[in-house]
Amino acid sequence: MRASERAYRALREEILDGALEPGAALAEVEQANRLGVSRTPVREALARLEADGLATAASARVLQVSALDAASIRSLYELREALEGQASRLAATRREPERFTALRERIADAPALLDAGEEGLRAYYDAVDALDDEIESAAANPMLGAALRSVRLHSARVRRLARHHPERLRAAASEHLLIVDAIVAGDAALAAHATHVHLHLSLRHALASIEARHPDGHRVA
Amino acid sequence: MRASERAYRALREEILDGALEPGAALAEVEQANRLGVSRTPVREALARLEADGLATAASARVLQVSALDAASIRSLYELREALEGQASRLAATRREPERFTALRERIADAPALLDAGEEGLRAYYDAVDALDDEIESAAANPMLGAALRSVRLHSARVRRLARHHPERLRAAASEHLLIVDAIVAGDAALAAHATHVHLHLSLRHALASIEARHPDGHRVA
DNA sequence: CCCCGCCTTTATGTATACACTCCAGTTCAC
DNA sequence: GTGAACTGGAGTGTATACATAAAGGCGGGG
Repeated sequence: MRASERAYRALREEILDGALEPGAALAEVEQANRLGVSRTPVREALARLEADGLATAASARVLQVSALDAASIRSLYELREALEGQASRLAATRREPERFTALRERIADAPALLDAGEEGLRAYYDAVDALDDEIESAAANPMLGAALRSVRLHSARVRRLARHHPERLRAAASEHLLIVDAIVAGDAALAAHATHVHLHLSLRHALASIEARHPDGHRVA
Repeated sequence: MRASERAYRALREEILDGALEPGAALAEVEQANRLGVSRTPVREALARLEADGLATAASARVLQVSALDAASIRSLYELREALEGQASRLAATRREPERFTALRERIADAPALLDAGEEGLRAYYDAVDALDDEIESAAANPMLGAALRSVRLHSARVRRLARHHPERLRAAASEHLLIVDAIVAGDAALAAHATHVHLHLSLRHALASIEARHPDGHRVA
């Protein structure tokens, strides 16, 4: 694999994991030494991270890991509502219910996975992610797909802040099931509204989580 | 200004103008010679264009100017509906009507500009673009703003294909006026729906334009 | 006559050297 | 003592050289 690709994935993973905390400096030479490549591929990786919104130029010459505070999470969810709502709506419009039959069962069985420890949790998220992928694919819109993938990076980052709440995840599974059923039924309006409902509840949970972790809402930046 | 920034803007302008036609190859050395810089800044510029969706990797080692056919225009408008609809909705929700008072008059007067030749046409589009900027700013959502700016690049590209139809532009001004009024009135649903209507009519016109120009719908790729 | 394989060529991917700018620390003048 | 200017350093921005791999052409064989 290309060195720039490896550097990009390594840095991205560390940002999503929180190993590189919000506000951490991303200097070319430092990262090049740490990753064992030259500045050139690191430079390319940093440019991609900035385009993704995972890194932000604090000044003309210093790049930082982007903040992840309540305000940016709200912004993210407003954007997700627009994009994922449209994706669900389009997926319903395409009338290809057979794409979702296997996936529906997988989502229906997902709550049981929450009693299967760490591995089950991973399987739960795999099922949810598979649904996202299928909706994106069914929407059959490359530009929307690109926007969704970008947004999913940030969602993954929020997910790792708010993870591990079985009660919420059980409810989320029901919400996802309703979305799938609306798509299968070809009910575009319901698909969009169910997505809205899911995101609303998910946002509420995410904000409560970070509030619990950082009582002062401005400390996470 | 940095050489990479100049290279990016020059190439972007040529793609939007159509000087670089869809499918044209974007080779690093060729563009570096043409623009009078080394490969390094050109490389960075090409990476940004690819991230923007204005360039597409045809194979592992050849980058081309992205296609601009009926299918990609439809995709663009589905994405625009999601993003601009949400932006209008949020702008209405924020309840800052005073931001739009001057702009409303400007849009109301825009149709008269269509009788003022080339310069008037530019002024017309400046007014429309100013409205887009103000809605984006009023929506107060950095992530949505970034997505909107990306989409606006592609919209500009389509605009130059379908330009110069005074009748359509007069109608578009009325549609924009309705959007502004809905935002000023704080009517989020109407703002979103008026945006939907505007995009629907705009898409119909764009598709008719390229159909007239390329009777075979697949020739523009 | 066609197809497979090798070779050449040409492009990209990476490393490195150099130039330049911005920031900080220090020193001097007021 | 404070402020401003100068100087040093660290980091980015660009150019270039080298490594590498994919694509196309040519030749030989079937």
